[in-house]
Amino acid sequence: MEEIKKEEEKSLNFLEEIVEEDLAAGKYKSILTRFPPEPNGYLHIGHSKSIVLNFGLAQKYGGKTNLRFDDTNPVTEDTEYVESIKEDIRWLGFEWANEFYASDYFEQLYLFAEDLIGKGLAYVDDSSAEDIALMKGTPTEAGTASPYRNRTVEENLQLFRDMRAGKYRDGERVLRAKVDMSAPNMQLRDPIMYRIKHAHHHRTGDAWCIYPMYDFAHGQSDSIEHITHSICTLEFVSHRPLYDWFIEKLEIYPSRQYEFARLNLNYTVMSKRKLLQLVNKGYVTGWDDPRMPTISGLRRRGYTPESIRMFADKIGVQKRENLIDVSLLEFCVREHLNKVALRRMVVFDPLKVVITNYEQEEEWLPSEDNPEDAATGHRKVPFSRELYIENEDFMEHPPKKFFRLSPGQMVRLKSAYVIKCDEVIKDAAGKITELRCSHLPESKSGGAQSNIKVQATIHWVSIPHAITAEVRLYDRLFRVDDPANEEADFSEYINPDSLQVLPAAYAEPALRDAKFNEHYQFLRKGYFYLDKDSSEEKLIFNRTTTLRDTWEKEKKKDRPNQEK
RNA sequence: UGCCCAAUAGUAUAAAGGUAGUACGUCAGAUUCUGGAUCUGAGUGUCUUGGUUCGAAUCCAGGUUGGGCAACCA
Repeated sequence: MEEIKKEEEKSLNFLEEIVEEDLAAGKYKSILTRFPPEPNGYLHIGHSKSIVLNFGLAQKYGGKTNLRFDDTNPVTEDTEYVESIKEDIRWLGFEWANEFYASDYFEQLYLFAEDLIGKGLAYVDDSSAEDIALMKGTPTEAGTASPYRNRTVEENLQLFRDMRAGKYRDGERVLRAKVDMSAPNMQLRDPIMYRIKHAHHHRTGDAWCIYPMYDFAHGQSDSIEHITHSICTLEFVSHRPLYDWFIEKLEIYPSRQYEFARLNLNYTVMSKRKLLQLVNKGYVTGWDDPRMPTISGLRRRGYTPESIRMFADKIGVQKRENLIDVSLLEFCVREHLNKVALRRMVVFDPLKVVITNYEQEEEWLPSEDNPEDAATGHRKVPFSRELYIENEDFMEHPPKKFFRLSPGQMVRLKSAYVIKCDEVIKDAAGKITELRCSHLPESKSGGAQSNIKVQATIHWVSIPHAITAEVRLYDRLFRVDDPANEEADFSEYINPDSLQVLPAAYAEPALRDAKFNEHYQFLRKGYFYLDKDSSEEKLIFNRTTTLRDTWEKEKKKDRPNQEK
């Protein structure tokens, strides 16, 4: 028993291992992580990996997580983003211990800087940005010292205070750390700590005209909060020696940085810059366009927090570059929605069926809301003499493996009767306009003799009772696997058919009461979610994802044969 | 002739010197009042060359490949 249990235990990822070792060694009483977004854009599915990691790690080991906005660059940041970020994190199901801002620490950071100046470890540089870049050297050549590198402590202090006092224009001077201009790691070649920006900050307003750089804000903020494990993405690996250098020289709480590989998903892009371009250039309708990989886009499309957390859990955490198949994300959302979505019938592309031997006016037949969940009940679906079925559910000349309706053949109408196709009506052009069918009264669902064997069950809608709804079908936003790594600009690879709008699908009347807290499965069609563009007069549904469709695959296999 | 990180099925992710496993995807079958779900089965993998060892995905060395680093961005 003990052994079996062990085998079932999920193995730890490398960060969990580090945390367990630290805890076992008594290095910390409890852990404190942080999620540090810059409020300059909306959160995307990649961030959810980091959110689940940071909050999940703390949850698992009885620690806490701070939310800290990394707002050190006033020109790109905005409170609009702060609000959306908070909403998205909460929606994903996490709550932070503290809400902090790097800008809360501006005064402390400033004092840290003066401390380093006093220790002779920072200096004010009057060089232009170009000159600084030039003197930085290249990866293979050492940098050269700035002519201002050896100013006295007093002079540096005065100059830095003058910078703060607003005596200089943007770009006129910077404060630099005095590390090592010939370090093989370029991050260590006297990195800039402060720059002058006479810009309005979303929180501190005009109180400051100098702002710390990431490297002189992030690690210090971690330290101030006593973050134990500061988890970031791989591109910061080369910053870690600097992260540690500042902490060591400042003699402050030693937070430690660990890096993992960011999430990449195929058939989409993940950088904020590229997502912003999609929005600004009108390729999508906004940050919450259901085709966007943003949290808000996925939410609008009908993804659930559970499905995204499951996804984050399944992809794991490692240090190698990855490109994850969207089919895994789709699997996760189907897995969850299958258990919670209410079943409804909607016909997208109607074909009229008349039940010639049906004499009643109407019947309201019970149909299960969710066969996966016994706790859910049934709703009543109206049946009448004239129905719509899906055009593709009928073929006049069916191939061998076609199980649905064709002349002389029978199918079951879900939760209703078995019908037989007796006659195909066509217009002058030869187009099929209507099917004449007869029903088997004794085959009524739930009846004593209802277990007649037919090859297929299809969905349908009663014409006199049907309501209409707009349906928006989404496909991948890009035609290629990895648009960011193609030769041409990523916008060249946008899928022109990523959105297909059906202005008027025919739905059973129960959908009139569709709500935002419910997810729906349109039988045999996919999972759908009410869109925010809906109004009293007009229902609009987004397709979250299709159902798995083995018939679609079968058709593709047959296609070459049919061409012969 | 720089520094750093990484490399296991198609995609991810385990195996901490001792039988290469899991998930998604793919394929086949069973079942089904959703061609869904469910169930069963199949196939595919340790970047390379040496070394250490009774034994290497794992340790060592060289190579190869991919990624990051030269923003007053984060």
